[in-house]
Amino acid sequence: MTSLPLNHLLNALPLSDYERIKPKLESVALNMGDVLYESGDQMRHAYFPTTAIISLLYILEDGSSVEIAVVGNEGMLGIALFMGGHTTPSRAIVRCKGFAYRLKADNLLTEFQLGGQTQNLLLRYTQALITQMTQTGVCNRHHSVEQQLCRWLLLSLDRLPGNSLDMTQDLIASMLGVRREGVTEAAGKLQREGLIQYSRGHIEVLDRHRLEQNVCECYQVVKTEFERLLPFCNERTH
Amino acid sequence: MTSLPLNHLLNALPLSDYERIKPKLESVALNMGDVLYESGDQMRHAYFPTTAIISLLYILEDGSSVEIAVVGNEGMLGIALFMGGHTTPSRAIVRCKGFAYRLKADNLLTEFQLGGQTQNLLLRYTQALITQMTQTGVCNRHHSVEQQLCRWLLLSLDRLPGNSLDMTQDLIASMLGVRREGVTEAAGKLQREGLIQYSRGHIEVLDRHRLEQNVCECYQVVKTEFERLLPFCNERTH
DNA sequence: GAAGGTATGTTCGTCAACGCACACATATTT
DNA sequence: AAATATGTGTGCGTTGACGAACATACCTTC
Repeated sequence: MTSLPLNHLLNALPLSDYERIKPKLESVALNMGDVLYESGDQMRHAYFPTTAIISLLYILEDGSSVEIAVVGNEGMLGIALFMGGHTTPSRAIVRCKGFAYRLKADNLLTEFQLGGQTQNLLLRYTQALITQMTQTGVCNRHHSVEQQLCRWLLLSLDRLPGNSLDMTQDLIASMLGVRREGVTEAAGKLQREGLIQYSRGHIEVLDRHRLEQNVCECYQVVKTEFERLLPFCNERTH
Repeated sequence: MTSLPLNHLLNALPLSDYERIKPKLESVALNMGDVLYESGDQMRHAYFPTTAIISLLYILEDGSSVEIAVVGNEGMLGIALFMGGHTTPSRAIVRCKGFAYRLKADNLLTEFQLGGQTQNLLLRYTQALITQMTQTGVCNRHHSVEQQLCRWLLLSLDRLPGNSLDMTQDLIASMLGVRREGVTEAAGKLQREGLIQYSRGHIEVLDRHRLEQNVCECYQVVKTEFERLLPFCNERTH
């Protein structure tokens, strides 16, 4: 039983559906900073990350940005395809390089419109994503930069194989929608307390357990909701 | 061509689908403060407001709250029914008394699973709602209480027949997730400038145009997305 | 018209996050 | 080795929102 390289959603598809989709999946390498969708763009593919992590960002008129959701091997990119909008007012950008499977828009749509378990799975994932989005919004209003950083780190870690990730404080700041100095301060505190180790764009999480004690409720709410809605997505079925 | 009393989503259904659903719709009077769903509750009905307005609130562990979306005659309550989760981690509460049609959960589900235009419509509405939710989150982080109040007033006005609404500053504060004093201050400023008139829980919007000039981009993003995804929802079809 | 409840207005000290400026450290290039 | 670029740490003064306390206005009820 291999653990990570596959995508949990693909994994959870009924075998018959998966076999039908499989030949249409195309493996693609995604590099840091690649833009998969621009705000308002017609989407041509859906992406199912395996090792890559993608951020959904909203870009404000003044140029600043906020991350509204993270997508890794637990999910997919391009829900607007089957939701009917074909686009969303957000940008999808690769924040951790790696691989993903992609599927042409009409292939995804065809599969979705068959109804059945696959449709059901995609919709349940969408609901989980909604929870992540709203909870991020709640967190924005009510929690400190430090708590948000903890949430961000944990959400990232859950979608990565190891205990480290590559990301400058500046980039994290632009995702949390806060100042770079704010992240420096918060990260410095976590570092002094021995939870993480930071060095020029490389973060090592030393004590995940204490990170979880530091985080606000938002992390757990999202995680619980993912587990409730997608309970089979941690098991390897094929 | 009557204008408001109906629900825009029901209105936009294909006639044949509407005729089938019609006998199953039950008109209900909703009063200020009624809780339609509690966080985590299994939903028994979907609601299609006509004159009522419902807030989706997330309640934090410390008891404070934030509005994550508004639902009026442009939409429906209970998307989790067809999304597959049957519940969400939020509370639905009536914030403006009025009427709504409601439909038993399994009736909605049956209709949804027929696929076709009705399913399509419900999904497009869901995507519009997602945009509202994420944009509210963005607004939380980046915009002032005054701007958020403007957004809130305009979103409410769009869902009401006249130019006034009944709501104390205290309640508005709990929805925006800010202090009551913050709302007093912002509302006071808008009042001095002649945009609104406030008196003990009754707000009269005097100059909607200038309110729109005062609001942040978030309002327009949501509105545009609703119009894009649900273009027929302002026309009376049956 | 007195009493009590409720909605709004105002003040004041505190604080987290902001914007800006700059120091310092580590890579990379020349 | 020097020069440059990039990432991180620090120290300001400023500000918008906070929490708490209190004042005022209005409405209801007796």
